[in-house]
Amino acid sequence: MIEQCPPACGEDGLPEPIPFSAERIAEVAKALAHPARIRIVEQFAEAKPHMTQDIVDGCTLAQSTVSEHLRILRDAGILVATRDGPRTWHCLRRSVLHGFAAAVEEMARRRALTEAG
Amino acid sequence: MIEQCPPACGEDGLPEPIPFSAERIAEVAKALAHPARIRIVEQFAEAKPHMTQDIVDGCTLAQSTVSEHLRILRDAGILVATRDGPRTWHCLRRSVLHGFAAAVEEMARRRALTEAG
DNA sequence: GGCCCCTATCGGCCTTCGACGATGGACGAC
DNA sequence: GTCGTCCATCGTCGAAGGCCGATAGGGGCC
Repeated sequence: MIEQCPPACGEDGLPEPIPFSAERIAEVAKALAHPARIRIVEQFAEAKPHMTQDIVDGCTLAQSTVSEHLRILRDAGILVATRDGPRTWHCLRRSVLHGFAAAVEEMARRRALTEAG
Repeated sequence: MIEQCPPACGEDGLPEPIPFSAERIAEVAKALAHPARIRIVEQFAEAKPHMTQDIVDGCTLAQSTVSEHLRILRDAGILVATRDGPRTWHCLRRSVLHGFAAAVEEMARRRALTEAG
């Protein structure tokens, strides 16, 4: 059981979040478009550190499949991976989910504004 | 050019929004996982009524393709269609996008809480 | 060096997606 | 009834997604 904390799990020093164009919204949505990936993201609700094996243990899928899901989340910028010797720490970029939620919210709200005005 | 308003475009009388399980989040995300569908949803920012032809005109895609995108959005509960003679009015279910955004927001926030506590 | 652990990637298989043109059905206009 | 309009559905095709077992490579440990 690993008890130590993952190194450098903040969002400092990461590239700026990508602005939410239609393409970008679709890209993040696509990464979230699978129940297994939602559950993986939900695993980050627990405060413990997250290495690949922890996440594999939390799924009923093969290690290679989980690794693929993690790659998809990483490519979308939702997760960030940090190598630490033989291990890989995975960190959730809350700001990306936050921005995505805000972009969806705006799509929902814009109509209300035009209806009100 | 059609100027009249679509009939019954509110959300009254529709079935209750589906609770946001992992499967449901993934389902809505999947429906949003294409730039063309994001642009279609964004078209609902304009206050004018939305029949299929209006939406087709706003895209560079074939009518059959747009119809398919509309079906996907409808199946996910994001749009509701109302037949009015030969026309079909499409209405955005803001509450679904709202609930989806809130579910994503919660996934992002939960971690912050456990980090703080 | 030799071994083992952790994880990413490859290859293969099947399913699903996304695009289009074509078809067909519902309905209004005449 | 006949035409034209609007729109959903079908058939087809190539591309992409999702799953797995097998493989490979990076890095500790002895």
